[in-house]
Amino acid sequence: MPSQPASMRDVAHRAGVSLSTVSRVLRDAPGVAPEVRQRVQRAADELSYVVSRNASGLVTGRTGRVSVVVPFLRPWFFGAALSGISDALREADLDMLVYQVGETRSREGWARALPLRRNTDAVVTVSMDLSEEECRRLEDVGVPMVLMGQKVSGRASVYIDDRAGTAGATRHLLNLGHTRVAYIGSRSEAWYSTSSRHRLEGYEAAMAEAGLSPWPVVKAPGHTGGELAMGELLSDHEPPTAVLAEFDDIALGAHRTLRRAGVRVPDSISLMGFDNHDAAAVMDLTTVDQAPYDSGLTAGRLTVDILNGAARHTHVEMPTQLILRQSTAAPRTTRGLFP
Amino acid sequence: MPSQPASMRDVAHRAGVSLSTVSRVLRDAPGVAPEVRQRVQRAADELSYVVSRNASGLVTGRTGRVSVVVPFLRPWFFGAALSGISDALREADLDMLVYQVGETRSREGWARALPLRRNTDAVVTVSMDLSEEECRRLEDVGVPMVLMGQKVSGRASVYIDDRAGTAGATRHLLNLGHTRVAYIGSRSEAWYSTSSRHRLEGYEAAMAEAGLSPWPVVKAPGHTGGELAMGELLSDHEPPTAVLAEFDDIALGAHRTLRRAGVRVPDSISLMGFDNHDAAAVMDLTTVDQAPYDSGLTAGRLTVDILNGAARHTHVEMPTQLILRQSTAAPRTTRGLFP
DNA sequence: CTGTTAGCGCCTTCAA
DNA sequence: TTGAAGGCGCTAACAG
Repeated sequence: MPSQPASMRDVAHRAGVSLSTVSRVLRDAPGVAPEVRQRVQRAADELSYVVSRNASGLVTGRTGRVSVVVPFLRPWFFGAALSGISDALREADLDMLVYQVGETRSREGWARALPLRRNTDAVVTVSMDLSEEECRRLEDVGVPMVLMGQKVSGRASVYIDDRAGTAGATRHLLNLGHTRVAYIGSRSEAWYSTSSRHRLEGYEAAMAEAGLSPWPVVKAPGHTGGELAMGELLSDHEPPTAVLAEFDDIALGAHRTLRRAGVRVPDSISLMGFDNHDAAAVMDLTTVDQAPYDSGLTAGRLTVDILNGAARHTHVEMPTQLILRQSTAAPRTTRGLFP
Repeated sequence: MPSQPASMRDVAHRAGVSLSTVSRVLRDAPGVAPEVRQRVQRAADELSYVVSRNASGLVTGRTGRVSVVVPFLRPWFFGAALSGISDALREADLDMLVYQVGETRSREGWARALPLRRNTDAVVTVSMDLSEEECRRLEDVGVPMVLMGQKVSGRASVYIDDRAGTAGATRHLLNLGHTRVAYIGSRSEAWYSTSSRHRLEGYEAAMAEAGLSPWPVVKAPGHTGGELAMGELLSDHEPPTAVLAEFDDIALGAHRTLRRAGVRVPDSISLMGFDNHDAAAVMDLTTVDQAPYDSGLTAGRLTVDILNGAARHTHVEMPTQLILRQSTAAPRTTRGLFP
């Protein structure tokens, strides 16, 4: 193995052709004799030669790289989304740069701090819940932009209908015969606020449609919020018979409180989440699947299409799917939490 | 906003200086009058100018990018690991490229298929369980390499002591007074095989040390394996009083079977996992924490040090930590699964 | 079908 | 302390 990686010149030398011929072969450009093509290919292989995207990008203006911007990397959702995006980009031979902006987001001008300009062909944001202002600033970097997990008119977006999702979930509980259906939502400083709002609205709409008054409890996000909220609900003078959580993590926290309190699910209380988190299956939690991998795949492919000039400002609404498990059932007719 | 992003020439023009001066300022190189430095800085800001890593890398030979190679992106573990790596690289102003090799791994020469050579300054592999052969091939790309989740002599590695982890976990169960302690392990085709083996060995060693014979059950990975294995254990003529699972996902599957069978945890059977998965907290599962975020951070910083010539071939063993929760307790003295 | 030429945007000599 | 010239590895026009 050479200490200095082979360059195109080395390949040209070894194959006995000129630089441009090598370039043509490696780019699958037409106009090279099959026999020569083979010879060059072999020379490149023997030298383990790989084109420097740095250098080619300098000429073509394309970097062969797409930047994905996420608020956080740890939550389950982002792993699945990235996985889909990665697969889509790989199909088009594009590399994926990942930026976790997390806390830095509050700082003014975070979008500028990222070395995006001239260093990336496109930007995909995942659940960034961007404001118009932020959108504009990101757009200033001058590369196409695809928003996943957010719908913004005039900008390519891949998203789910949160309202329809929670409305469907609520109707599922209503159809089972529940009338006292509570909702546990979350309020965080900056993230997911739009999605949070929409989910609550979907629940409220479905309740209103059934002529019932909504019963929302809003706590901090995460399972701790769920635990607290469920504690509050259990101490009501007439607890709900069904509870819908804004997302699975909250539902799982609520489930923990129920377990500790000795309240049986679904016998005494039906519990439902949203997201289809990995753990939801193990916990037999009824939930709404939103297939983040598929959304990622779609967002990635949309990005590729846009780069190829085949699409623009497309909006794609991804379907959600009710996953029925053991945590929801018809309400018992008798009163009280304990059978 | 200009349709063509500003180049160094534009900045030079606006500041009324030459290209090299701008370059010096932007690289914090010495030898520029403070007053000029300010003027250039301002001009750059006004034009939202960002240095093209493509172009600078062409000259310096450094790309400002580190590639992270993972088998999969979806499992919880990788999100946490990437998060740590990302934070560490960000500190050093390095970008993070992520490659999910997944299925393509079986294909010969997957390492070569990645456009690493000349396109990245270093490679970090996460839980890739690389063979010597694969290590060598990766090394051929000629950039430094850091292995996370794997210990290989002569190569920079960040890892945990899986053997010590499960040995400690087993001793915890033993110390509670259990003597019939089973182990649920997994066998998959390609991944994590070393870690799997070590975890089993740690369990076996602790059992041997206590003069007890090991009781391993090996199934497919994931919660399904746990469900099946626990079913098998429950149908033994004398079921175990404690079960250790190779990882939390398996433990959660086992827990599901127990719940369905009406066997109480920890009253009738103590259950323990490994990893400290998000869901483990909600499920009150006693487990072993391996802090993948910290490992990622360490691996990332090690990479930076190596790039700065400050480290080489370092081995870092990350600590594991027993997390006591409600799923383990002393065995009941009475016989039988149901109290 | 193949080779030659002129840059892409930047950094690094070197000279002023 | 500053500027001018050359070239990093590659592609895109051209010419042969």
